This record gives sequence, structure tokens and C-alpha cells, in this order.
Amino acid sequence: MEIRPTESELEILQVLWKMGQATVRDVHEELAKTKGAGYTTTLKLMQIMDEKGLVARDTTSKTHVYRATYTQEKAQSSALDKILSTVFEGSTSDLVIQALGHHKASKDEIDAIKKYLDQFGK
Amino acid sequence: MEIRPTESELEILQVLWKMGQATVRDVHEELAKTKGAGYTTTLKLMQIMDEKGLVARDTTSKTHVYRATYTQEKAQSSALDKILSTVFEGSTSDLVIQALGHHKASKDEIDAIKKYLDQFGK
DNA sequence: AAATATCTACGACAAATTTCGTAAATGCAA
DNA sequence: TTGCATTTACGAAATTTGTCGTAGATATTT
Repeated sequence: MEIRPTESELEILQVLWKMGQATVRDVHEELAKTKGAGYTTTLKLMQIMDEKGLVARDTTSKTHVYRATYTQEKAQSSALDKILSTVFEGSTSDLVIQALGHHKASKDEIDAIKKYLDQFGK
Repeated sequence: MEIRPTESELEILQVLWKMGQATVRDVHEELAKTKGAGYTTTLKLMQIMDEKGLVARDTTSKTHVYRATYTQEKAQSSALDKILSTVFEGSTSDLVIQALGHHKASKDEIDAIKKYLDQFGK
């Protein structure tokens, strides 16, 4: 089955990716900086994510400790797949050029990309 | 205001981008190839999209003719913005390298990108 | 130990999105 | 013209997603 994280689930995953390990309170306080949802909302979401297998939790102590099982790399790959097929008609070069053009990459970033490309072109 | 097309609305937009102009039936038959939704479902969606301003329609004849006002370029830009901030931590180079690595670009595509980059690097 | 605070579990509500059924209008064919 | 097919309009159900309140368990403080 393809497990697609929802919008809110993705926000939680972002916190877990950054923190590595986190309790519901950790995540909630991080989200609270930019969002106004209640504690139990975050709790419920994370419980659902556990059922879906997006996260795993250690329940040995009263306060459960969560970590992401759905990796950032997977999310990146999935996100790219999706926008490639939905808005870029499958053209990777279109996507890349749009990305470089619209969101100005730094000189270092451009160099990194060039280096990567050379590695290809034999 | 930011008008974000929903998942289903995006499917419809894809058809409109490809056809340029289309009736509800055109769109529905195209979607029917891969999806099992009824005709009135597509109709309703397109009516809502009209209200939202995602599409415009010519209502002079009984059968209305639709076209997208939300352009593919806009969708591309919006999609990139979103995944950049949600899963790539704002790093355009990460995104580009992932895109090139994961979805094998053809030689031509790579050349196109190199050409584009040279235009940059002074 | 008693009171207070924190946490999980869980049902239920709310909002957004998708789906469809039905009615009325319009056009086409017999 | 009469009947049949197609289309729009629109309300409402169904689904999905996000929200919260409350109860009960566990820990912490006084």
C-alpha cells in the first residue's frame, strides 16, 4: 500500500526528522511556534501515524518516545515523483531548470550541481 | 489570496492544459481512462473551479467550454516552493541532485541542464 | 497520603473534499 | 411536435482530514 502522509502528518515528520527522537510534547511545542492546534490534536495525529507505520514509538515509559520510520529521503523521492507526473509532464530537465531559475541557487549550490553533472557526462 | 487547487482539481487542470479548451464531457472522458468517477462529479468540480477562478468558461452555448486560468507554470512554481520548504529544507541543490539521481534524465536532458548552468556561472 | 499535573486512549464533532442523484432546461431526432 | 439524449444547477450524502473534550492511568509535588 502506498502510505501518503497528509499535510499535517508531514509537519510532524519534519519535526521528527530534525529532532531524531521526540515526545508528543516536544513535537507539539515545536508546532505551536507557527500553528495553533491543541495538544491532544498532535497526540491523536501521532497515534494515527503510528498505526499507519509512518512513525514508531517506544512505550516502555509513560511518556512515549517517537521517531520517524518514513524517512526524509523517501518523502523527497515521493514528492518529486508526484510533481513530475502532475505538473512537469515527466520532464526532469524542466523541473530542474524551473527550480534553478525560480529559486535562486547560490554560487556554491550551482557548483555542487555542476560537479554532480560532470560525474555523469562521462 | 492563495488559491490552491485540490488533488482532484489538479487532475482536471492537467487535462485542460493538454487540450487547451474542453467541455465537461471532454474532461470526464479523459479522466475516465484512469479513474471511476461519475459525470456529474466532474461537472460539479469544474463549476467549483470556476467559482474559485481556477478556470474560466464560455457559457454562450448550452455546452460550456472551459479553459484553465491557473497556468501550468504557476502550478510548477507553487509545487516547487512547497516541496522545497517541506522536504528539502530549502536547499535547491539537494532537490536538483535528487531529481537528477532518482529519475534518470536522458543525455539530452542533462545537456540541456548543463547548457543552462553555463549561462549562469558567468 | 492527598492534591496536582501530565500523559494516553478514544469517541465524537467540525471542516474540507469528493461523490452522486434528481430536476429543469436545451437541443436533436424521429 | 413529440420524445429522447445531453447538459447544467444544486442539494445532499459520503469520505477524508483535522480538531477537541473527557476519562482514566501514571507520575510529581506538597
